[in-house]
Amino acid sequence: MTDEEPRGIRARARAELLRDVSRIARSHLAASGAAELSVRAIARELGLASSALYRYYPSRDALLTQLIIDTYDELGAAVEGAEADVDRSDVAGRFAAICHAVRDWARANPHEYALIYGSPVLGYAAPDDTIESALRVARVLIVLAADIDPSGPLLRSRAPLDPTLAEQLAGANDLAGVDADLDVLALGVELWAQLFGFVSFELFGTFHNAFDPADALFEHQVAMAIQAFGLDR
Amino acid sequence: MTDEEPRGIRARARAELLRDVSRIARSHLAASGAAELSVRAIARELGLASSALYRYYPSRDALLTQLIIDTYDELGAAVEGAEADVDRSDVAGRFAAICHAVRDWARANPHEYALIYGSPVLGYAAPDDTIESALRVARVLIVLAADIDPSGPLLRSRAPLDPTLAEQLAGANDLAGVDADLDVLALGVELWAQLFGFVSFELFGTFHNAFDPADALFEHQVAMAIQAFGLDR
DNA sequence: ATGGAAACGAGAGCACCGCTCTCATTCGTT
DNA sequence: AACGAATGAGAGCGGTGCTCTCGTTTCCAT
Repeated sequence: MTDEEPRGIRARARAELLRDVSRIARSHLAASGAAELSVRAIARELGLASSALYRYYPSRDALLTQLIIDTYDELGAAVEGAEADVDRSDVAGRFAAICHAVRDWARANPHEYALIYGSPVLGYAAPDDTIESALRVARVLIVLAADIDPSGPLLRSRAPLDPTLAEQLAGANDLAGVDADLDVLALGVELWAQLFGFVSFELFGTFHNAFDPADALFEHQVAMAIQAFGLDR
Repeated sequence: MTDEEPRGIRARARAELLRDVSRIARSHLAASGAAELSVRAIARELGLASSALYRYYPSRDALLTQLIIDTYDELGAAVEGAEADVDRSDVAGRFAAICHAVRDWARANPHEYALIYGSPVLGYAAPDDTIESALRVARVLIVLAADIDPSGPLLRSRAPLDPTLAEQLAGANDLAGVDADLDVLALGVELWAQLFGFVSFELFGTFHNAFDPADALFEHQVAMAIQAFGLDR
């Protein structure tokens, strides 16, 4: 399955160079943000002519796309790991762990966070290659939603779910191979948006001067979400 | 108060040119996004040398900052207008109007939305000049929070508010010159983040293929928020 | 009214960018 | 051994933000 040892010297060198480019690009990204990331600067640091890099990446956007995928995967791994460390029966704890993992990772990697959750830098519409990695966090949340008892004191809509929405939520279930209650799922999607809305506000400066240490507000928000799920008892 | 008629020919020309630059910049922004906005292109369209524009704006970032302020003001005006059209006693309707105004404006002006709520393109930390305009939407929400009855079936935290958070929320009250209940305010801030998290997810492609028409999900989210406020009866 | 100061626009130029093209070299395969 | 593919260097194109200089125009104060 794994092709750890490429056939020739050339293949090995190519793999190594791809890794080097990725590493340097990530360090530049972390240091200055996606807008400042320059193919020429990476080539300079590698001791190569800038044109040589175009043997490996067709364009700067393709390089950025690779970075986006790596970044989604890193956040996904962080969230999956944090959630897995919690006792399966502690559903509220698992949810809190996910929330804190997202926020902690984002605060530790602000430029990386901005790359994937800020305004799309590329043309528009994220390339399809990214969606699989982008779904990792969502998938963890959907699996968690399947473990929530829908008959509890859940904050649910009074009206029945809109059929279009129900269909879309069922698609989310399919995505994770579970069968979560659709009311739970709808609430979950909204709290998902809330989580990333909060982190974006905090990182992008919207909370500046108002909630400067936003820790207390975040704790409150997580507690309220757990309560909305009916998980607090 | 207003200096509609500047003293000399020069001042008038300057004011007009500033308006022209702003107009052209906005059209370029709407057409291609902030990253593609170029001082040289604006100068070209004005029939000026690019260096001439530096008599008016010290840098491209300063020009962008002006655009950001204008954009915050435009969104703020849209939200204020939509909210003002609703009967004062219909608090739920006012909240829904705010939510829809934000989403509708964002969908009509995606690049402008990305400019102010996407990753900060400039260095970091938004310039102080922008915060006043940025607060207009928040202020409408805070004023609305003051009209919500905290003794109703509000979704509130079981534990008393963290003192730091309470102080920050009191600061929000000061900002709008009202005295909203702090539990209402905390929930309001979180639903504020939820609103913009939703719109960002929708516009930036996170919902792609999952909630492609996100209308039903949005209606559901607004309904749930109204319910969390205890406004649904 | 007439200086001088300030504002202004044009143009050249610097250092950078993404990207393409050509050309020589090196490697892998037949 | 020979040929084709992969590779890297270098020059170059058109673009960017920004600076500096230089002549001109406007304004303001004497």
